[in-house]
Amino acid sequence: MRIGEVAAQAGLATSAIRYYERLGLLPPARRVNGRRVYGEDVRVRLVVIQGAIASGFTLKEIRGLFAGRPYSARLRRLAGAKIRELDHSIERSRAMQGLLQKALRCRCLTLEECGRRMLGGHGKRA
Amino acid sequence: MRIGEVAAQAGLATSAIRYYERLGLLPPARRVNGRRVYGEDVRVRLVVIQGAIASGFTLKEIRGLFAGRPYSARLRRLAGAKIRELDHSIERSRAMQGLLQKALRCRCLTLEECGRRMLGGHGKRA
DNA sequence: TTCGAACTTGAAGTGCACTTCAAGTCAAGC
DNA sequence: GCTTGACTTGAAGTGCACTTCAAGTTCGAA
Repeated sequence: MRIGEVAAQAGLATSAIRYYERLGLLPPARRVNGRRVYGEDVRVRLVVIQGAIASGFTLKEIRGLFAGRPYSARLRRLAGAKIRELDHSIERSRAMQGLLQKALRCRCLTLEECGRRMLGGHGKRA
Repeated sequence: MRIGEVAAQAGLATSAIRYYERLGLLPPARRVNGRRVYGEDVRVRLVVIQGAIASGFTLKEIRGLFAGRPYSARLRRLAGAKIRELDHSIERSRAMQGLLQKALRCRCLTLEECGRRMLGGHGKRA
């Protein structure tokens, strides 16, 4: 496979593939006449990368996941940390949904009014 | 209140306050001898802004929330859309937690192996 | 063999959310 | 009066995740 095909399959731009290679997320591709040629492995790798990105890993972190031999220990540590991070972010998202739903239910004419209520009635209630 | 006090109360840098003003998230502050001077309103406004940021609104979107007179209709529409967006992002975070937990539970030696499994057994199962 | 699409490179550009910097102003305490 | 520290400005810098560009090469089909 050449870069265009790989990119298309992964739903990425070719520039992104090259970028990942430059960052060390992908191993340097084999070249044929200067062009990158890929085996099936890259598909798996990209799935992993995209999963990791969607998990909230930064590209640097993801490179870390692949770097060094013993993936396991490092992976476990990072995965654990990221799971907790995701818990936080989910919690925050929920809180914010609550906030927005409150905003939807209330009949505030301005966001300020909403904000004032959300601050908790330290002023003129109702 | 001057900018330093406002910033401290909001847990922001003064540069961020000025930045918000420049973007139109905050109304231009009243000046006394060239310095910004704020009333209590700004606290509420910043709480709203920070809530919106935490809700996943971009600063541009937030400016949109404040722009134009009839906040209500616009706010309702945006809030509804954002709630759905948050649903998506929560779902994705959950999926990724599942993925990571699978990675934690599995005894893959490499991420690639995990990835291959996650792709769904199109190859040598087990 | 000639054309255009797909590729190559390194460098620069993009958008977001800010921060940092340089140079100068202002207020308060000593 | 002078210093110190908090402030002012506009411009430039930062980090992330890419994309776009310019200039050149290669492939495959007509």
